[in-house]
Amino acid sequence: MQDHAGHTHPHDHNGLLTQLAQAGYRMTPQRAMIVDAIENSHNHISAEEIYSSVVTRYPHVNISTVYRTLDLLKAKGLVTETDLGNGRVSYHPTSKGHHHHLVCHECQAIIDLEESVFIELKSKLKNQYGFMADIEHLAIFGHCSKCIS
Amino acid sequence: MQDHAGHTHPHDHNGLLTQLAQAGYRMTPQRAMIVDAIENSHNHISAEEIYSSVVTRYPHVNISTVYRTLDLLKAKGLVTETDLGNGRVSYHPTSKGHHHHLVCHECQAIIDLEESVFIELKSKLKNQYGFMADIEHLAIFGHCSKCIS
DNA sequence: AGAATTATTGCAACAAGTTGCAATTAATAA
DNA sequence: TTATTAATTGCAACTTGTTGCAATAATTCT
Ligand SMILES: [Mn+2]
Ligand SMILES: [Mn+2]
Ligand SMILES: [Zn+2]
Ligand SMILES: [Zn+2]
Repeated sequence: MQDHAGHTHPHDHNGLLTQLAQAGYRMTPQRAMIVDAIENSHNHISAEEIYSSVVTRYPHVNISTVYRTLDLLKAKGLVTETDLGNGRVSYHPTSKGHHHHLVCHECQAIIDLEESVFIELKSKLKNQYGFMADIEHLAIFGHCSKCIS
Repeated sequence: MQDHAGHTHPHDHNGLLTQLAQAGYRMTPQRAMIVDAIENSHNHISAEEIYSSVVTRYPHVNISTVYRTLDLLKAKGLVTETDLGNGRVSYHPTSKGHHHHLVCHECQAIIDLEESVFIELKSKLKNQYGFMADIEHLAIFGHCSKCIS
């Protein structure tokens, strides 16, 4: 589980499991598979989707373990959460970069936003209210250009 | 239930129930009491709190009626919803004016924000993405000035 | 390797909110 | 005033997510 002689493999970005282990948490097959599902998902992934992916290889797993692992990863800042308004909360590895989303109420389109869009708002809140806004992975709802016309 | 000769009483701001009735919805004792609880609340109010208030006078009422009435009032734009992160969604009559909130993750303080704070962001989203953001009663989480120092 | 320690898990019960459906009842017509 | 009709309600079952607790198992110690 540890790199030999301190060198890293190509494409080794220190996986979530390794980072948990380095932070003193135990390495369990459940966690390995949950983290694997998150890392191998190219889009947003929900707790149910993670569970579905894990349960095929490990039928004994319980969905509360998925939620608890997500809580842990969130607390360690290794994944970010966002509610895209579809009834299930979505997750991302933080390593995939900070960004946000616009969600169309009419056609359910999801538009990606650069983090920079909120810099102005954040500094306004800091200057006017002394408030450090914790805007990490936000979804803003409304109507997209297609649905307005 | 209807104003005589078109004149309105002093302090009559056309209550939520009247507005529902004018929109063709039926006037039921449940709705009257639910709407009453919302209008007589000086702060944010949750579905459970509305239910608690109604059930003392009308023990037969079911909480799903509260949720359905809230859905109706939301759809008609008569109340706005916001998730202040305390496990229960909060409601306001729209007539109390548009505003937003900053919520401190450390001390749970809730700071009120003028609507104008988001004008800049909204026009940016409209100009750059053609997106009409539907920001009505938003809660932004983070750390307040007291907790930062 | 085997025992001790304690983090982690599965389970079951719970909380907030939603939904299909049959019974009720407000509004309307007769 | 009574009958008609369709909106509304209560109820029960369900969904997503959370939590206390006893059993399990990863890690550490001997
Ligand atoms: Mn995202
Ligand atoms: Mn408010
Ligand atoms: Zn759209
Ligand atoms: Zn604070």
